[in-house]
Amino acid sequence: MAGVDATGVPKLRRRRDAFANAARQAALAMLAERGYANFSLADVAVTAGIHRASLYRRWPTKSALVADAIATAIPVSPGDALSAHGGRLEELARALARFIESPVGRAVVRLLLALPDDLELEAATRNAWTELMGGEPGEAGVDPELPLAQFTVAGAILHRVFVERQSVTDRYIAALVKSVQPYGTDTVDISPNLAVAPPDNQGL
Amino acid sequence: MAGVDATGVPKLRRRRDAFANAARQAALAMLAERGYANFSLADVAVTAGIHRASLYRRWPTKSALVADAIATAIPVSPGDALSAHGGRLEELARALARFIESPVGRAVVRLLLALPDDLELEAATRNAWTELMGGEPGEAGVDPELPLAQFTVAGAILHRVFVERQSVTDRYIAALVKSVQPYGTDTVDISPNLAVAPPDNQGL
DNA sequence: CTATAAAGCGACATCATGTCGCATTATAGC
DNA sequence: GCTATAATGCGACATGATGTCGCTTTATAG
Repeated sequence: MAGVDATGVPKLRRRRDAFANAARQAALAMLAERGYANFSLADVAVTAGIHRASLYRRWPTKSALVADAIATAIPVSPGDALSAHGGRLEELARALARFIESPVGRAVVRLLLALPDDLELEAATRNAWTELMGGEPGEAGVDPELPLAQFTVAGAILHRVFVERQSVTDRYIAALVKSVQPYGTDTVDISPNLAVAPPDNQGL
Repeated sequence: MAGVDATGVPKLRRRRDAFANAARQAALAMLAERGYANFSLADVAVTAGIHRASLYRRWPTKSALVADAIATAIPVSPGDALSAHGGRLEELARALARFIESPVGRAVVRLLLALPDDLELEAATRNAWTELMGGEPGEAGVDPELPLAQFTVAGAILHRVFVERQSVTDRYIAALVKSVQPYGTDTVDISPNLAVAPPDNQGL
């Protein structure tokens, strides 16, 4: 049958996918390296070997492309996500430290920081982060049942890297985990009574 | 003596100060409300009743104006800074929660998030944050001797507000503090052996 | 071999950053 | 008061980013 290649995937779709993936990959790499504010769609177009207007034909805004790129890249493999830790904070901390050194991890984290500045990034960014932290990806916001300690450790590590600008050493992780939860893995339930979704996030 | 008003301050300087303060105040308010990326110097000029070119005459870039505005606004009063807590984490957490609700606090925190995207903001932002957290303001980076627990609490609260987008309730603070340091106020010393200043921050 | 979907191409409008030269006003010194 | 000067107002300009449009070219479908 014509129009279908060896793998059974229609050629037209393969062409579209190659185009889109080139753009997503370029956007993700630049996001990781420079941060959301410091690259332009013109840069992405050049790197991906794509005309700039064609980018806009596929994604209406820069935010949309980046959000799509993150969403596509995130469910890497269920096992290598951060949720693979067995409730042990130290493993989560180590996985997180490794993750934010990886290309995709850098991108996610840069996006996380740019989040409050660009409302169009909300859904994709928080879904990705929540999924990585072990929550359900489909929800509107962050799962309020996620243990306090996980987010505390994540917040501390992010502060360490981006505000203090110190590296996440083994010593740091050990002390952090010891400081956060000396009792074991049981956590204090916090916020099941609080609404989660941001006020106006309907039509995106 | 001519050119000096009742307070002994030269009129010329008073004029200059009024001009600069109007700009700083407008910039700070917009930073707090919209975030660093979402306001323009044209906006600041209009709000402050100042011509845009005059802004550039005083500050070379947007970053410079914002950095100056933060630096000017931060040492509010030595006592009302966050360092006023007596080593008790819960007081720090409460003070921080209040602070990030205040106009200046919102501005500082927005800047903190924009920090990795704009290198020119580095010095001013981190000095302000360090000072607020109880360190020495004059240093190049964050004081490595600052207790781990303080930054952990700060990171957790920031994550709570900007990533989880949940409010910092009394219940949350109580659980957080309990989770972070059930033993008391003694902390684990972490990173006196690590260099602090970012690699290339010379000529700013 | 032709119809069509997708992408290339270049022009355009709009807005933000940053610069420049000149006019105007407020202060300083006499 | 009068004049030199510093500070600001004012409008034009250059550059680069976002986002849009209409037309052309190429690749796939049938």
